[in-house]
Amino acid sequence: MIRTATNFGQIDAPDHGAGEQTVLIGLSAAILSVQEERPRVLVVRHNDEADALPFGNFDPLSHRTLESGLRNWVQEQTSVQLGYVEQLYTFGDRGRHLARPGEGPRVVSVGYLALTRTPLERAGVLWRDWYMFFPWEDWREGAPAMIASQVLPSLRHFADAAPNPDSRAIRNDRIRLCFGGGTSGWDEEKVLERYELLYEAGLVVEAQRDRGAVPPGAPIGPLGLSMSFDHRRILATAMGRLRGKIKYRPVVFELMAGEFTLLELQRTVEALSGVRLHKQNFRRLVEAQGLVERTGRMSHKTGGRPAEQFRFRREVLRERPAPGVRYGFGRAIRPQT
Amino acid sequence: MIRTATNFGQIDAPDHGAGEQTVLIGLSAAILSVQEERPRVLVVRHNDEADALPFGNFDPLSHRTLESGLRNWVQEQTSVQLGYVEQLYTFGDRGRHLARPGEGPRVVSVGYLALTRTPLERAGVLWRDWYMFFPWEDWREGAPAMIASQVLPSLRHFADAAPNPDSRAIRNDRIRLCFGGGTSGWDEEKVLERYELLYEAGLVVEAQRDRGAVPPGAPIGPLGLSMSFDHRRILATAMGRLRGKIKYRPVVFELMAGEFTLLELQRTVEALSGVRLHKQNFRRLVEAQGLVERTGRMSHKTGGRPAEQFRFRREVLRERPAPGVRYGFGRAIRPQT
DNA sequence: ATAGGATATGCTCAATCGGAGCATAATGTG
DNA sequence: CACATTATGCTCCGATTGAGCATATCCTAT
Repeated sequence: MIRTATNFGQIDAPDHGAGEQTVLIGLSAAILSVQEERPRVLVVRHNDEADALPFGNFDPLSHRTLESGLRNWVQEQTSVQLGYVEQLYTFGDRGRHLARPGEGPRVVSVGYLALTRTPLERAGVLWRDWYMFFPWEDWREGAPAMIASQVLPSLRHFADAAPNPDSRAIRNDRIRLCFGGGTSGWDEEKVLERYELLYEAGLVVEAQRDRGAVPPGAPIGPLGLSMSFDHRRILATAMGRLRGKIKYRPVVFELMAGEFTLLELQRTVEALSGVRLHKQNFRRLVEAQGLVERTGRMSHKTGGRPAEQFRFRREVLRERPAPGVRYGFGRAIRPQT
Repeated sequence: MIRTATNFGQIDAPDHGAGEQTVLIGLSAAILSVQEERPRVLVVRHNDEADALPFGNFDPLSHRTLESGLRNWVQEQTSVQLGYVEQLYTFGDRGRHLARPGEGPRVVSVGYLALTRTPLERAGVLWRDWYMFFPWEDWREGAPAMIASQVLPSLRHFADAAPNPDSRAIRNDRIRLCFGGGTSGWDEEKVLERYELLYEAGLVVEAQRDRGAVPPGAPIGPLGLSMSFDHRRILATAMGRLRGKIKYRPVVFELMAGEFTLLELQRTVEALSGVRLHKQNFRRLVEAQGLVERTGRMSHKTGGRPAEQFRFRREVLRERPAPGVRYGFGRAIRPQT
C-alpha cells in the first residue's frame, strides 16, 4: 500500500481528512510606511465598502511559495514592490473573514507585514494613518482621552455583564493587563490583545458584523474606523509585531530614506511605537550600537542648529546577533524632555 | 452586483483566484516536554518511514478554528490533551511537504508548538530527545564536537561552491551568523536559521529527498535524524520560538510538575535552551521576578543539602506585563560554576 | 561520631546599562 | 544682537548583571 500525504499520520483516526468542502487560502498584507511622523497603512478602497488590505487568494498552480503569491497580488493591486516582508499569523476562525454577514466560503487567512518607503498613490489605493483604525494606540501626546472616556467605561460594562464572578474577575484582569492601571503600565506591543478584547466585548463594528447584527456599509464605529474581513485584526497583529521587532532587528531603516537625522529616526520609531522617547538617550543608544554612521552632510531643515545626517550601517547585520533600536526596556512611558 | 469574498479586492487583476487545484491545509504539532533534563518531542512512528509529528488535515466542516482542528487530531492520534498551544508558522513552499519525492497534492502546512507534562507512552507514538534531530543545538557540555568536525567543513565547502564571489561572501556571512565564530557568539534562538542553512546547503537528508535524489526509508543523515514532510523544519521553528519565549513568558512552568526545586527549574531551562546557566544568578533572577513562591516542603532527592520546593506564582501573570525566565541577556554562554 | 562529599543558599563586588537632566553649541529671526 | 530653537556632549545615579566566595545542611563511608 502506498500511503499518500492525505492519510499518512492518521494512525487510527476516522477518515475525515479534508476535501469535502473547499478552503480558500487568503493572503493579505499590512503594508506599512511612515510619512511626516505618521505611520501609514496601504488600503484598497471600494465604493462604499470598508477599507481592506491588499489581498488575494493563494493559487497553488502559479505560486511557488505563499510569499511569492502575496508579492504577486500586491504588485498587481498596488504596483508596490515590496522590500521587507514577514509572515504574521494564519487565521482560520469560522465567520471572521466576512465582507458582510454570513457570506462566502471558508477562508483561511494568512496575514503578512511589509515595509516600504515608497509613498505611492494610485487610484483605488490609499495610505491611511493607522491610528485611524486604532485611536487608543497613539500615546505620543499622553494617554488618549478616548480611553478614559469611551474604552474603559464600555469595557467595565462588559466585565459587569459577565455570567459569573470568576469570569468577571478574568475579564477585569484582561482589561487591566491590556489598558494598564494599577501596577501595570502601558505595553505598546499588546496591540492584538487589546483589539481582541474589544472584539470579544462587542465594541468593535466587526464583532457585530460577524454576528450578522449590522448591515454592510457602516464601517465607522465609535472605536475607530473598521475594515473588511478580518483585516483590522491582521493590522493589529502587524503593528504589535513591528513594535516588538524594532527593538531587536534594524527594521526601522526599511522605512527611512538613505540619509536621515537622528531626530527623524527617533520620530519614526515614536510614530511606530506610539510612545515618546528621551532624545539624548535615544541618540546614545543608537550610536553606541553601531546602527548608524555619520555622512558628514548636515540638514538645515531643523529650525535650530543644523543636524548631522546619518545612514544605516549595514555591517551591523554581520557584527551583532540581534541589532535593533532598543529604545529602553518596556517599562513605563516617559514624557519627552 | 454582489461581490463575493473571492473576487472582492481584485481591483483590476486577472482572475486567477483559486479553486483550480485543491490545496490541503495540514496541521502539525511539535509537542514538547522535558524529562530527566532531556527535552523531548512527540513523534508518530510508522513502519520504516521517518518520524513524523502528529498531524492531520484541516476540515472546514468540523473544525471551527485551526487550533481546535489541531487539538482534535492530536487527541485522536496520541490521546494527549494539549495545554499550552501556540501557532508557529505557515509553510507553503512547493515541494517541501513530501513524504517521498514528487508525491502528493499541494499542502499548506500550519505548524504549532504545544507544551505538556504528560509523559504518555502509546503504540505508534514515541518521545524522542529533540537533540537527535538537531545534534548541533546542544551546547550544555560545551560546543558539540560535530560542529567543528562535520558541520563547518561541509558548510565551507558549500560556500566555496558558490557561483560568484558575492554569493560566496553572503554564504560565509550566514555561516558565521548561524554558527558563530569571529565576533559573534552562539545564539541559541537561531535554530530555524541554522536548519535552513543546512537544508539549502543540501547537507540534510530532506533536501535531497525533496529534489528526488534519495529513496524513502533512509532517514538517518550524518546531520541528525530526519523527519517526514517538512516536520523537521517545524520542529526547528518550535525550538527557536520556545527558546525565545521562555525569556519573556512563564512558559517553562507548563513543563514543570506542580512543585519543583530551583535546580530542577534551571535544568529544564538549560535543556530547552541548550546552554548552561549560572546557578546563583538564576536563582536570584527567578526569585526577584516573583515567578515562584516557596511551599515550605523540602526535596531530599538532591544528594546534598535538601532543596526547598517551589511552585509557580500564577499571580505574576496579573502583576507584570512580560514575566519570563530572563536567564541573562543573550550574550555569550558561560560555563557552570 | 565524625570527616568528607555534595548540593543549597546567601551575599558581595565590580562592570554595565538605562533613565533623567544639565550644559553647551550652532543655527535663524525680530 | 538677544532670543528662540534644535543638536549634541556629558554627568550622575540607581538598577541590573556577571562572577565567585562563603556558609548551611544534608548523606555516606569509616
